[in-house]
Order: sequence, then structure tokens, then C-alpha cells
Amino acid sequence: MPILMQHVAARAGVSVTTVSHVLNHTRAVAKETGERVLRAARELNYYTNASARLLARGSSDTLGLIISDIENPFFAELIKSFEIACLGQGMQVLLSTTNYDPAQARRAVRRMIESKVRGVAVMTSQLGPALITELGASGTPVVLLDGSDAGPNRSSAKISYAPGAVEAVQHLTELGHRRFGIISGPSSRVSASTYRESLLAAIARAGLRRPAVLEMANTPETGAQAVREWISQGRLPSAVLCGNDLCAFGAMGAIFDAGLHVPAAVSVVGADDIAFARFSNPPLTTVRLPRDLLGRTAFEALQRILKSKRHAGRVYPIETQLVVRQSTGPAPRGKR
Amino acid sequence: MPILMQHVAARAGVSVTTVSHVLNHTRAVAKETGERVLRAARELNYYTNASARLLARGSSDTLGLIISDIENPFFAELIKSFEIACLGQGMQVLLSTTNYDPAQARRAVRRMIESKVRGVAVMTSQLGPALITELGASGTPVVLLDGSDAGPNRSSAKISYAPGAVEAVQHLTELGHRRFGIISGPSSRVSASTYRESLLAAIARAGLRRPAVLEMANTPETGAQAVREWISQGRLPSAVLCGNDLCAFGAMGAIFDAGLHVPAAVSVVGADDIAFARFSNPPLTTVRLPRDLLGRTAFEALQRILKSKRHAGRVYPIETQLVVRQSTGPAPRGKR
DNA sequence: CTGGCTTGGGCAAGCGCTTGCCGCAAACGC
DNA sequence: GCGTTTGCGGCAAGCGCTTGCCCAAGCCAG
Repeated sequence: MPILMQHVAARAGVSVTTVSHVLNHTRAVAKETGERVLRAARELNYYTNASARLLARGSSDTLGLIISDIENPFFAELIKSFEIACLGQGMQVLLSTTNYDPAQARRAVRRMIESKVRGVAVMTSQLGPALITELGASGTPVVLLDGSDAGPNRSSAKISYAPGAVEAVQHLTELGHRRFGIISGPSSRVSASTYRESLLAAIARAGLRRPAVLEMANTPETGAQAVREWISQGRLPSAVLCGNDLCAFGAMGAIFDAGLHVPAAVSVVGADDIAFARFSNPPLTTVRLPRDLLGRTAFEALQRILKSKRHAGRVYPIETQLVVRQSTGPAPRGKR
Repeated sequence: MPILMQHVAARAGVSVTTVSHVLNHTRAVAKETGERVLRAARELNYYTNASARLLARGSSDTLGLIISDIENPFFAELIKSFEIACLGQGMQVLLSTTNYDPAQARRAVRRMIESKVRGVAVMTSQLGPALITELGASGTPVVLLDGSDAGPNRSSAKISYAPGAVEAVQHLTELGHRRFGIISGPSSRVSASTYRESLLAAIARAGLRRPAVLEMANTPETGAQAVREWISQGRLPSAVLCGNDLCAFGAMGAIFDAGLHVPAAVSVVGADDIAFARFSNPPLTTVRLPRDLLGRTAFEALQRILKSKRHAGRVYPIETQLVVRQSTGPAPRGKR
């Protein structure tokens, strides 16, 4: 039913070999012949059969991208920068999400391998080591987000939270804050606990006592819940550091709901710096994790592995940085 | 190099035929044989070659999804609900974005056709009629977002903005507002102009004079710009209706920057009801477009076409609805 | 005139899987 | 006791494209 290469060949009066070569620019063809082929293809509305091509070629021009939750704008922005980088080099992106579900993660990995992607960027730290190993065993180059060691066919982006965490704490102490609170993401997420530890270390180094730490889910709902909890206990810190921006939004909302003002009564710091952070009210001070850089880096890391003879991987450091906006201000008197 | 079906067959002591049938549950096989095959596959770490399978089968279990901008949370949420619906039925999603770029849109469409997806949900109204026709010509079932007529192999979600628009205007007039302003999305987007017209109609029906209309890009930046423009002309409306939530956030930001208060000085209404609308400050009153319903509907529409003998399409109405939160309030005295 | 090169293009063997068709036993029906 | 199911499983022909190998013709130098 569909138009095949043979039809194009017939119409152009050449063999399928020639059609294939013309379509793929894969060997010199007389100008006039090439034009005839192209014209025939256009007139017949020909589409190559991607699977036949892939099967014959044995390798695709696609890179896989595995993320956890597409609803989190952080990932959305990451996807975009990764995609732009790919498209720019004529490659395609095959996206799969895990939604933090191990079964879905397994399927995502299988899909990547079965689709013969050239490499995959695993932009979630949720994918267990077993799955990573599986990818490795299949010989697929991988870029990880968990800062783990690089190796053959494996690179890794190591996000260093320390600089941002230190800046944030310093910023806050300079504003007179002494009583900190941390609303951390779930410890099961490596990124979450790493960030929390960086924060804790920075606070300790500043000579302050250990802050209250609540482990939540990094969602607006739980951010709000954490604040309510503190309030009900009568121990709301004057500065709260959140596991991500979403959580910070929820926290700010709960603070307002309690009749308090940000930053007059309490300062709030987020993490990630998603696009919305600029548009919240007040605009959110946050520890920025450069998503666009991350996407581009993931792509380049993959490219580099693919091009290197020995498929050697590397660790790519990604630095965080504090972005000061208006959700942080001087500590309220007497409450410091 | 990779493990093929023949290897599994050899190890299980059967033919590739049997392996294939076991793996696909496609014909009865002695229990014991089946187990041997499965075990062999597991031990060898076998992965099906997706392209070979697709080529042999001739049809995939994948649905395409084309959206414009993944950074817009509206789409992210749509993707998620579509994906969940697909996964629930054992289908996969192939996502492509256009980024409002015609060239990329072309590539997205080609990719869908070449990948032999079973159907594609075109969740952007940006894809020109030419491309839609192209999809149609290839015999791919399609669900559109533009409310265009249904037909063979083509269904369409018709978003009716009217109910939400009417509710919004009514809500605002009940609060005493008389001077409206509309920050519309670009007329080139069908959805944007449809919404604007619905708003205009509702305002006219309320017996009010034609509001100021500014055509912008539906981004926070341009939302802010629109407000600044009105302020500098000294004609800021008491109620502003925005083309989407992003734009509303920008508008609210600009209003605050001008030292005014939302909703005391001016009421703001968004559109879409993205997740963030609940977490802005004040939480945004907005005309909700049910994304999750949209995603599910798109999936079901495709399924229905695929199952129906005559591949008949339908129009699926999607209703909007006002969600009142705190960015709207009584019109300021003397300014109504 | 001839051997070697270059240019243009066709033949056909795969790529790894699915599936219609068929064969073989054992079980069954009468 | 013999045809007929029934259960199980193999053979091999594709699916539509890519690509190594080969051939023909034209051209130039020797």
C-alpha cells in the first residue's frame, strides 16, 4: 500500500540502489539522475521506512533521554536544551519518563536498548544501579546525573551543590539570620541528600547550630506542610532553605496563609531556579542549577564518547550558584 | 555482536519460531518449553531488535504526540496524561516538539510517518494545514486540537472557551469591574484568537464597552510589558484578562512593581490553570483548560479511530471553566 | 591501440524478526 | 483399527532498506 523505494526507482527509471544513494547522499550520482529521483520521491510522496533503514544500517541517529517527571519544569527545560543540541547536530531524541516508578524505569531502559539509540542521557538519579549496569552491558554509552565515576562508555555530570549552598548560607547570615530550617527532598534521591548535606556543612562552617531539617517530597504541597508543622510547633525558622523551587513556592504560600510576610518575617530560598522562580511573588531567591548547561553538557558528553576511539568517559562538573531575588531579606529583630 | 533470537533459540534448544512465539505470546507453547526459552533469554540478556520487529510486523504499538513547546507547563501536563493513558494500554509514546518552528514541525511530521506510529495527537494548533494533510495522506489517524471538523481518520478536540470566558466576565462584573483589559496571545495561534473572541463576546453581552486589547506573545515578559504600556498611558484597566497563566504571572509582577496590589487595585485572570497558578501570590484566578482530560481524550480518540472499522472520527468537546482564587477581588471605588 | 582510471549505476546478499504453512505424534471418535 | 483432531513446533519467505562488489563506458597517457 505505501509507496516504497522501488516505486520511486521505477518512476525515476533507476534502481533502488541509486534511489537509496541519492536520498542518503551516500555516493556520487549524476546531477540529472539525482534530480529525477528527488522529483519522483516528491511526486509520489515517498517516506522512508525508518525501521527498515535502521535494520539495514544497524545503528540509529537517535539519543535517548530518560527523566523522571516531565511535569517538573526543571526537566522540561533540560529536555529542551538537550533536544536543541541534538537537533543542531542532526540527531533525534527519544524521550522516556520514569515517574519515579521502577517498573516504568525498566521499560524506559529496555526501550532505549531495543531502539538501538546511540547513547542515553539518564537525567534522573532514580534509576537504580541495576538498570545502569544493564545499559552498560548492552554497550550503550551513558551520561549520568549522579556524579558517579566515569568509565568506558560512561560519563557523568557531577553537580556540585557546595558553591550555591555556601553562597546561600553566607547571604542569609549576612542578612542576620541565625535560625535556619531546611525542607529537604527525600533521602532516597541522591541529589536531594547531597544538597542537604552541602547545606548542613555550610551552616556548620558558619558556626551556627544544626538547623531543623524536615524531609519532604519536594512538592509545593509538602513544602507548605513543612511550614505549617513548624508554625504549629511555634518554631518557624527565620530562614528556610528548600529542596527545590516547587517546594519553596508551597512554603511561601503557607507562610502567607499564616499571615506572615516573605521576606519580612521569614526568608525563603529555593533550588533549581526554574523559570517561574522569577515570577513568583516575591521573586524567589534560589540556588540555581543550570539546566540548559546540563542539557548541553549531557549531549556533548555523549558525542564525545561516541567520537572517542576508546569510548572513554569523563566527569563533567556543573556548578551551582546563588541567585538573589526578593524572597530573602534582613532577619527580623529579636527573632534572630 | 549483540545477542539475537537465534542464540536464545540455540540455548533453549528450539527454533527461532518458537522463541518468537513465546516472547510475543502469540501461540500456545508447552509450558516447559516456554520456561526454557524465557530462562535462556534472561540468561543471555536478550533484547528484541525493535526495528526488525517493526519491519516484520508492519505496524507499531506507538502513538505520536506533537506539541509546540515543552517548557510550557501546560504541555508538560498534557504529555503526562497522554502518556499515562498510553502506557496503561501497553502503548508507547513518541514525542516531537515544534518549538513554533515550521521546519521543525515538518520534521516532526515526517518522523511520525517514518516511524509508522499508529496515530498521532497533534496538540498544537500551529501545525499548518499542509502538514495535517500530509499526515492524512499517509493514512495516519490524527487527533487535532483546533476543533476542526472530524472526518475519516481524523478526530478533533474542540475546546470551547465560551463557558470559562462567560464565567470570568460575570465573576468580574459581579465584583463591580467595568473597565476590562485583554492581553491576548498572538492572533496567529488559533487558540489565542478564539479565546480572545470569546472574551470579547462575553464582555459585549454584559453590555460593557469594548475593552482595551493588546496582542502579545503569551509569555511572562510580554504580559509585564503590556501592563507597563497601559500604566504609562495612564489607562490601566481594573480587570485584566490574560491569554494564559504565564502571561498573567508577568502581568501581576509588573503590577506589583508599579507599587499596586493585586487584587486590591487590579484583578487579574489567567487561562489554562497550570499547576503553578495555585502557587503564585496571590493564587491566580484563571480559566481552566483541563489538560489531563485533554490528554486522555486525545488518547481515547485515537484508540476509537483505530478500533472503528470505518476509521470514523468525531469531535470531542472540551469545556473550560473558571477557577476563582485570589487574584480577583472587588473593583476599587471610583475606578470602576 | 591498449591498459588503467574515473564516473555512473545495478545486483543481490543481508539486517533480525514475524508468521503462514506444514509435519509429526499422540489422543480421540466411532 | 483407521481416519481425524489436537498439541507442539520447525521451515522459510518475506518486511523495505543499505551497501559491498561488480560492470560498462568514456577518457587519458604511453
